[in-house]
Amino acid sequence: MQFQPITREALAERLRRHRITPTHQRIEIAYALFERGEHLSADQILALVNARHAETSKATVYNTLKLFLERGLIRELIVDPDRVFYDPNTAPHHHFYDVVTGELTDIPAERVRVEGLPPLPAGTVADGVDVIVRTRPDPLPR
Amino acid sequence: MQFQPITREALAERLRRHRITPTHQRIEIAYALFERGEHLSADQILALVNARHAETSKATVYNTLKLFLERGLIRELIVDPDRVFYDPNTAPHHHFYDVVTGELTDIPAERVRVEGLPPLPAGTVADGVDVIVRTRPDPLPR
DNA sequence: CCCGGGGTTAGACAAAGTCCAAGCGGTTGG
DNA sequence: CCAACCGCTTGGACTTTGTCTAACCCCGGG
Repeated sequence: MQFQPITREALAERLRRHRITPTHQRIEIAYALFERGEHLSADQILALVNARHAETSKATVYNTLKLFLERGLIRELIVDPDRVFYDPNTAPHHHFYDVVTGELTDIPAERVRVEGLPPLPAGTVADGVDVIVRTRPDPLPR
Repeated sequence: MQFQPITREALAERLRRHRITPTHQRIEIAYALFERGEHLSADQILALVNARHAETSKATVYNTLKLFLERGLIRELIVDPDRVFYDPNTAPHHHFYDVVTGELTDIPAERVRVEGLPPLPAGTVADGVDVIVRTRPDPLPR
């Protein structure tokens, strides 16, 4: 649902709106995430960013992702026991998670309703609701 | 909701029903999980089991948890980026997760309804639905 | 006896992520 | 022009969670 390619300039502006000074590396990292809109792990991002020629260190990738997270530019997905995925889509939505292949697919939140939840534990406030539908490849495909 | 203390004998029987030969270590690990019914990480289990005097190795704890998992005796909770929690409650239910303290609380599934989910991705079958309500401590208590 | 197999084990190892002290580069003020 | 500063980046050491491997122990048959 995204027609024109994302420019680095547009990304820089986006970072600024989130009170992040746009450096070269940060733009590359944002580019990796927003260009394709996929869920990526830190490792994958590191690989993508360094794929062409630009050099960015592991530390910077982790620092930057944490910063993006704090500033609400991306979301964190805890779904795989081995690594965290980062989600460039911050609109409320949920996920299918294939426990075998590890594949993640978005579920738009509009039509989804969660009902009958009990009151929150005392002394806590809500921070969000995640629905994860675990799936596995059909063992008897047609 | 659990009145008499769990005996090791009862646990041994339970393991057998799940096609697990009950060894000393396995019973101790099951005991740690089922006695208190809490969500525990592998590390915590290792510490609990070795707390008194019994010696059990890290490898055995991991082996055993994996075995319990395969045999459907416990469930795995992927909710904390740093470690996996194991849930002795295999009845369908959901969780509150305090993102600050890391505390996990059960939500019985009976009254919870999730509606409006789209069809599963092609070629996959459902494996379960997890609802995680993220909470944080109330910043302005009273 | 000897053998075989399931269970256990210590310790080496792997992978994700954190930490730290140093370096870099651009801005500001004298 | 220089110096001091400050935010950002960096390599590499380190930590933590979990896996792997090869040896070992114990027990039950033949």
